[in-house]
Amino acid sequence: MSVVNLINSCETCTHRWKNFQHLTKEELNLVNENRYEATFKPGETIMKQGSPTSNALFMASGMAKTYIEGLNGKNFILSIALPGRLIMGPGSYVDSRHTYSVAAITAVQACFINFEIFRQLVRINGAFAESLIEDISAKSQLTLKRMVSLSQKKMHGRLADTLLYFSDVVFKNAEYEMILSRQELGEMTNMAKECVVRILKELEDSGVIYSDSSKIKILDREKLIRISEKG
Amino acid sequence: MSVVNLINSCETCTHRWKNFQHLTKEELNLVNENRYEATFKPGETIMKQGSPTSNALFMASGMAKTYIEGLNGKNFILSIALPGRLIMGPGSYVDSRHTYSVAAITAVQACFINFEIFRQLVRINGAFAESLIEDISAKSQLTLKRMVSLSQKKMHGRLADTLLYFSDVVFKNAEYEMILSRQELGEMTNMAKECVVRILKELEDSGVIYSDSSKIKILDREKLIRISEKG
DNA sequence: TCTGATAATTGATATATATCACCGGGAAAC
DNA sequence: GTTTCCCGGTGATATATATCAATTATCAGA
Repeated sequence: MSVVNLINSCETCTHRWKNFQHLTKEELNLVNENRYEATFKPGETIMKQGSPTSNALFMASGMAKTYIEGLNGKNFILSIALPGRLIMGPGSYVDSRHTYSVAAITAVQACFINFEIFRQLVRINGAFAESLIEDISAKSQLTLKRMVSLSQKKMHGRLADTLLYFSDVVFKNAEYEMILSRQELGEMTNMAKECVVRILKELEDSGVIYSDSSKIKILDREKLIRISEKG
Repeated sequence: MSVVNLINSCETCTHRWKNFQHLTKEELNLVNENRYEATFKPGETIMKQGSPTSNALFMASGMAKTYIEGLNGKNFILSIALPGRLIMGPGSYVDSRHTYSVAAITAVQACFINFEIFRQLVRINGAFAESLIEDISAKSQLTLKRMVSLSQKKMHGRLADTLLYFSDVVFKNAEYEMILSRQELGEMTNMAKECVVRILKELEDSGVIYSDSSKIKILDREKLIRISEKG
């Protein structure tokens, strides 16, 4: 992890969190003066579950995984953290501890903003507060849907969901590099890694996807969606 | 459902949501003038998943279940709604649709507050906004933990969790009336109702609980906690 | 270029959990 | 008062999924 401010100011930053649009020039300045940047190499831990939440995290570039360290050291991957997004678990407003860990997958450039400043802005700027509530609510709604999907869908449906997530949300492309290992794909879909391998193969055999261990290409999107919905 | 205002005013209401303490007298008055009460009989639907979120709901008395209607008409019970709590899904701030349904289990007295008024108060009162964020965050954190538990624990652990939830959160007592049917317990723990029956019996045979179909008594709390943690 | 170490893959097997079929009882509906 | 339907309960069986064991690929150093 190296710490040098490469970004000149929040005002001109192209990766800025869109909710900052609700801040006044002075408020944005306050943010700018209370932030620091850091870069991380693949594999490095950016935030550690259980540690104090002294900062809100924003991704400027790269990709990371957010995950909960669960029972018997078994991880549960929540999402892929992407540039422009606020990465802040609910713990910030509950017990001042990170609810989940974040680890870099690719090289990551991140921006940490002092949480007390952030909290203060929420208190004094109603529109900003509302936009934060919208952001939190959207994540919360996704989590609820995910919980139901994980509970009610079988492996094929769960894996299809995740393949579509990468295509629609992460890469916005039908073809992409699978940046997670089979093990990690399992931690995201609640499957054993062997099952991930087998079902990927099934999907390839039936012509729904093309898969070359590190590359995924969705060939029959309609069918994949049907698999996802059927459970 | 019958609609008559029995509660005189928010100011003196004993079941008032604790976050309303952050409102000024005038703001609380605004709430009071934009609410209506309703009572529900057991089984009646209080909020329907997918319908527009024109109101925030508060329970004044009674108990209800909040649940998501998932795949193939299979329900997933999220929680037991209790007096004094805000019942508002993330959908209010995302797509203006209820994310989950709510149905009365016992007789329920509920208070509906105009959502536009609620939203306005969030915008103009920073402390109130912050307390709402804390409330939402606490629920969100519970959901994340629940998702991991459901994914990583086996049936015994999941059922133990739910029995402890009723004891610690809902009734605050080691002995209680099980207000959910076996079927519903299954919808809460992601188990088939037959498995709920079998494992309850196992727990009774091993002296951890006493169970008389409608009554539950936790006899060996330590052991139940161990079962919950072991998975 | 070798060489551990880690990841992907495969087949065989074990286990957890769901489903099916059925019974009896009680409460609600007609 | 009968009928219907849902709930609790039980045993047998089917199925999804995890685990185990072993083999091959991949890749970053030495």
